[in-house]
Amino acid sequence: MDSATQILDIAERRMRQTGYNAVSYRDIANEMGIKSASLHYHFPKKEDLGAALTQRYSDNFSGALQDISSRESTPSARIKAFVDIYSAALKQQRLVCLCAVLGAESEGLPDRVNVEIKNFFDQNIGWLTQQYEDLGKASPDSHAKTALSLLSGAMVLSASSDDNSIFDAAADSIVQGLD
Amino acid sequence: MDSATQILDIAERRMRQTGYNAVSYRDIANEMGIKSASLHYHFPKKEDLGAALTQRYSDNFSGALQDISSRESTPSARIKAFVDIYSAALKQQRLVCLCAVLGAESEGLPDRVNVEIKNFFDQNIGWLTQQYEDLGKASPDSHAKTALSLLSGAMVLSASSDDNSIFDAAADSIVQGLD
DNA sequence: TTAAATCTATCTACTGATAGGTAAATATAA
DNA sequence: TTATATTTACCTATCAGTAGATAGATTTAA
Repeated sequence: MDSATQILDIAERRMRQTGYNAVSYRDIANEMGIKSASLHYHFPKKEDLGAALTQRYSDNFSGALQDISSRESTPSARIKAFVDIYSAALKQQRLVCLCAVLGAESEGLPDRVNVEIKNFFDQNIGWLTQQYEDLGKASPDSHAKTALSLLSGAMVLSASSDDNSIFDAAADSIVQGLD
Repeated sequence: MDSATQILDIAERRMRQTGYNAVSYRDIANEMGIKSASLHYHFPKKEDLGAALTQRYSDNFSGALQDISSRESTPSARIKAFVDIYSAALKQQRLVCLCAVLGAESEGLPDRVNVEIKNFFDQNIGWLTQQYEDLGKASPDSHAKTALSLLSGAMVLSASSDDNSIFDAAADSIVQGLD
């Protein structure tokens, strides 16, 4: 596999568990079996790694949203599929949304990383707003902001408390709200 | 003021902005105008500081919940007052809930800190559950978990996006749900 | 005078980062 | 095709800076 991709994969998993500052070039390099200096060939500064990572994450998510839109024909089915992305990450990989984790420490992150985090939230709120609008909800924007906040927060609480019932309650609340 | 208290105050503010790992003894000591070595007199290890901080935060919050319970007589008024605590922190101090921030990086934190974070969430879910039960809601526990997740997530998204409308949408959704 | 609090000085470990080198793959031009 | 040039992807070695932490001296306050 491409080294840059492998670096991003390892960095993503680790940052989704421990945040930005707890992940070091050495940790990543050790897991890859190479030297930390070699990482600087691919990502000269940690800021470059962080920006590439959040951008890739956002792009992948954007692709997933497009897939949902083409696969599911109703707004409720689409929102359910959206919830399922979060659910699968938490339950199958025990991973929290990258931007939810990094957003929590955003005042200590490089600006370029924060820009990508904000883009991620904007993109998802925009997509969800469209679904709630198609659903005929009043103030679809508020529904979208609430749904994304709820999923993000529930992931963090569930993961840190090691209690899936918190996430399940949140997911159910979103799905119930579609009636 | 008591030095230990001042250390905790500074550590709390900084950690609520940047997370656990981004805050150093030197940062805190510099802000106090003393040497970092002196901090170790009060909190020998960073783990001790982290545990004391999360415990104090949880205790303070517990006191605030008791205040609300004695001040407000109806469950709706109490839940509104609960939301107001979060709202005030975000809008008046631009600070996110300590445990929401630390919870996001929990896999990289000392166990003793994680225990306090979990206690905080449990305590708040317990209190909220009682309010939703008094309100006559079905599955009050799910309502409580959803409300706490929503407030925690909305704080993070609002703060990192520098957009209070995200938090406002979440807060409104909780208050609307009381009817 | 004693206890509490802070100091100086230092330590080890680790951080991101850089310089300079190397072997192998790839591209380019005679 | 062959010789040259360039690029890729790593390496070793090292750097300055910072992390948390400690020992022991000194100041401060009850």
